[in-house]
Amino acid sequence: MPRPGRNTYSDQKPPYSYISLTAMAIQSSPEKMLPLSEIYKFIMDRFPYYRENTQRWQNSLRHNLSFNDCFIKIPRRPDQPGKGSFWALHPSCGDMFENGSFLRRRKRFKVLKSDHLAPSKPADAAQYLQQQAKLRLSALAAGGTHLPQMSGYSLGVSQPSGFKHPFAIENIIAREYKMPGGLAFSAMQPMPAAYPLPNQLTTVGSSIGTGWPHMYSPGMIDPATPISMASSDYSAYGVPLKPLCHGGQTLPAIPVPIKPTPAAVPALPVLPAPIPTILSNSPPSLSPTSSQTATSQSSPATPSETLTSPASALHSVAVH
DNA sequence: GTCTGTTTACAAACTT
DNA sequence: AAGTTTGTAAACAGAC
Repeated sequence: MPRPGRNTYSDQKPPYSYISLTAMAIQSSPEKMLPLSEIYKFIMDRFPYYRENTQRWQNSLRHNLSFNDCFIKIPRRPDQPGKGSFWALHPSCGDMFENGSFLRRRKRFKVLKSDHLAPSKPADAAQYLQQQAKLRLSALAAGGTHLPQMSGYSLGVSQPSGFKHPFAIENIIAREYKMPGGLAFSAMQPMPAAYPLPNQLTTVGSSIGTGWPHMYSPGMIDPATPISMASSDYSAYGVPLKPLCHGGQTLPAIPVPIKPTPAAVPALPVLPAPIPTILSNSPPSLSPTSSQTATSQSSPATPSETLTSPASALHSVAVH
């Protein structure tokens, strides 16, 4: 398949906000956290549009990272030398794009300060995230399975509870990969009207690349090359992987459940019923926003002040 | 010096 | 119309 180049859609500005793009990058990483430079790299690799004017958009992106509570900064460990910190998604920011628009969120993700249940130190959350990631990677290593960088991208990695970020890469890909011919559109979250749906533009065969006209996937997944993840039938949690993949249910996409089911979420998820990825996108009944209260934007709290632990995630809010 | 991160300010687009 | 979200620019400080 010819790759998109200049004079194609790929030079157009992608229909994603910087928040979306950043979230994609983070979600695509095995550890669900990336340094700033890797986020830059991800975006430039996938979206040719962002190979120009780097100073401008990178400044904007940094602004977003600092300004939005949905991104949390994770300090490097001593054995991870390098510049800057890692950036991760706040565990409960999954419903930011519940309206399906990747350009503009319906609600702004916000962390509540008045969380008496949660620890007060951001380092706790950072430690938790890293611990979870480490555990997951250890499990992968033990199983002799290499999780490719873009595994979540193409295989429909999901949360243990079945929830998937609406803007997660796996969902974006799933939209066109799972639904050739534009079937079951009603089950899909609406895309920005000005942009054609990828499955309206591409064939199934091209979907492994990305299918997105503005998105480029250099060496992402070679259609002729079996995905390394598929070489093992078992996920990090020891549950059969293939059946899960088939249904869009695979590994947890992030170290902690972003959207716990109404029932308590076990530490090691019980094998969920395979739910088609595109059908499991942020079901309203699971949205934590239903029990959340809104706060004023006029008094933004810095992530370092407010992020406490994944437990506090349940107390996060999306601000109108 | 460069990169990273924070903060402020403003305008445009969008939603309610 | 008012409020919110996003994008952009810019200044600044600290780390590498």
